[in-house]
Amino acid sequence: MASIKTIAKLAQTSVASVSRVLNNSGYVSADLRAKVQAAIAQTNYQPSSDARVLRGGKSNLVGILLPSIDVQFFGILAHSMEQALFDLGYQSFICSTAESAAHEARYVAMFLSRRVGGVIAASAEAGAAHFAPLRAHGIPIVAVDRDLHGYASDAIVIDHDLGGRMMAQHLIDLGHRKIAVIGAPLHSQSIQRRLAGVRAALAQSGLEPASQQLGKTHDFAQSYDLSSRALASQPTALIGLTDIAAIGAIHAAHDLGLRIPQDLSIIGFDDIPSAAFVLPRLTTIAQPIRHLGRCAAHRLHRLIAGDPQTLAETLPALTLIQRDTTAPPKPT
Amino acid sequence: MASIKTIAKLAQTSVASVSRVLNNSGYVSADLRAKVQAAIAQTNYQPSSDARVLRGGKSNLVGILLPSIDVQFFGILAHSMEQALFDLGYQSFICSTAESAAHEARYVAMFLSRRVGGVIAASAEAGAAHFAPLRAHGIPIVAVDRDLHGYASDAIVIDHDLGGRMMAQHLIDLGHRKIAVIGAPLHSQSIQRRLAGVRAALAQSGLEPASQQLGKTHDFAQSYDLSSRALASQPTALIGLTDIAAIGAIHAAHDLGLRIPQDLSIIGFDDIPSAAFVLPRLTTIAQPIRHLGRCAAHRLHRLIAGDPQTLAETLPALTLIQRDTTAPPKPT
DNA sequence: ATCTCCTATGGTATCGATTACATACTGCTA
DNA sequence: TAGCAGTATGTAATCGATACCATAGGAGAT
Repeated sequence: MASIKTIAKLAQTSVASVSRVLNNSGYVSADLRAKVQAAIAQTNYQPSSDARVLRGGKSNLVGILLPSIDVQFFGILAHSMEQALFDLGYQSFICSTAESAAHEARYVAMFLSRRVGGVIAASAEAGAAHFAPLRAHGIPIVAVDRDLHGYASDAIVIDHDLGGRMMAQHLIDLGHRKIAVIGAPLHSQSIQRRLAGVRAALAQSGLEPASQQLGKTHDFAQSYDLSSRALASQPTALIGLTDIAAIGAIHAAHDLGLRIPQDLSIIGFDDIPSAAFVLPRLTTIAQPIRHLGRCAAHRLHRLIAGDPQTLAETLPALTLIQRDTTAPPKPT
Repeated sequence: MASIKTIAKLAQTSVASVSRVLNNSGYVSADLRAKVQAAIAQTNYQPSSDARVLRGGKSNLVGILLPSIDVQFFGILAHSMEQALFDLGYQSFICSTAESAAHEARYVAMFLSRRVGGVIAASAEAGAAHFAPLRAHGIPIVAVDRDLHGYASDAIVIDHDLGGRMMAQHLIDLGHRKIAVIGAPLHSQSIQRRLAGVRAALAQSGLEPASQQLGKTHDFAQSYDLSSRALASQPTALIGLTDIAAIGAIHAAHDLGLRIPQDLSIIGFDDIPSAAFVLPRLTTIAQPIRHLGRCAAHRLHRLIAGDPQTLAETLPALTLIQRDTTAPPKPT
């Protein structure tokens, strides 16, 4: 691999001059500059960022930690963060922890050894203790979708409680009284908050969930099972704490011969693309995923730049996307 | 940030001894080792990989280039590659080119400057010329989902032609004669191959597509439009060259009052999760996405290790996933 | 003619880690 | 007791790039 010395030799000059050309610093004659550039072009030379970082330059590297990018929600989140960070001049290290604490720890060690300038941790569920070393080194951490209890310099979290309230309220407004709730994963902070919101709104109208089924793993099969169980209580409406949960419910209801929304209303949360793919199209609360990602990226950028006044960018609001799975209950 | 010198000072020894402890090389007394380890633990020290790489160690870094990870297909692909690579001891740089040649070029330059050990390029559509510098430096490149015309050391590509044949054949076997085809993006190599396969199988039965609609952008809205146009020819079956295309078709057909599969059969390709989410559940040809990713990772690992005999791991076969959107045509 | 300033270029210390080499002490054998 | 092997530790060169400092020629001012 060509190094700055190779170029210096080729252009018959010193490494110092090559460096000057590279960084447009100091004095370089047009003549020399041309020769150096020719040598660079000829060898496809690219200065080693390892050497640069070592020398004391900024690494403009940031670590992105999330459970897995094969899930739409996180795929979209990661993508929006990566793009925003790229535009800000950073390079992102996207890492899937696969919900494993061991992976998470290994990745944090890697971030340290790669001297990242900052970290965005999305919805890390395994104890936040792994982040202590980062914190100790003064590396800024932005938490997304879930707070990190003091380890994060900042947290970009939507109001899950409000989200829960909105779901319940929509159904209540339509006239529903027998409302079931399902969701997963139950150990997730966001899910718990959303659930709390749902129950609060229900309570405000003097209601309780007709059935409440929470599962450990967040996937279609599990959601289907939870729904089947919830539907035994014969609710007129069902709240899926995530879109996946709601989609599972649609299938379960369908297989039970229920018509949606005539016999059963269903509402979800997130507004992932699949929500618009199912038939009937899912009514849901849209979470501004991409905006969330951009927000986190910019926040981290500020923190890295050392800008202290964390002037909170306003998070865009949650919005109800009314599609085809909710309607007033049948008159009895 | 603590460096090896910091540790040496803390443990009252020399950097050489610290390095010996770090790498378990040479002689170190139990006593010294303990002191050094204490110092390391106390400071949360992590050796700088920049310095290590600079000194001549392996970077065990690989670049992963793909169009975007917010699309399920690529999200899953990226995830499986990252996990496999992680297990093999590599760290992955996942980069979304957003289909932009400029981005792609910038990322390739970055790979060079970060001294990656290898690159996996998934379905890069913009001219392969950007890869020349990598090639020139002897950095192995594995292409996934699309060949790279001589730039890649190896290509992991499924038999799209066969896939196309399988879709068409399934419908022909059911008795369909009026078959329409839709898909996007038309400039994609894989799509072209699949289409060729479809037409070949059709031709073998003396048929031609009842309608063929290809679009530029691959999304739901466009697929819906293409389908509406294709359905004007009143086919009894429709082939979506991707699942997204097929899902768009389901909606278009539904909005036209057609029942699926009674009035219209629909088949897709890929078997992304959403395919099982739609109602009716989509019949499709499953592409072994995760296996593809693992395959690419292992192949790259071999190439990096310098193993010349590219003993082709057999790619798992495509399989027809028969669900609820295909059936024999109505007797006329 | 001498001094100063600007331009142009090269030499070299430095960053953090590894490693070859040098040094030094212990204990054992011949 | 000289000598050698084995153990333990330190010194310094090196990787690639940057930046400070030194050197030196030429232009303009006094």
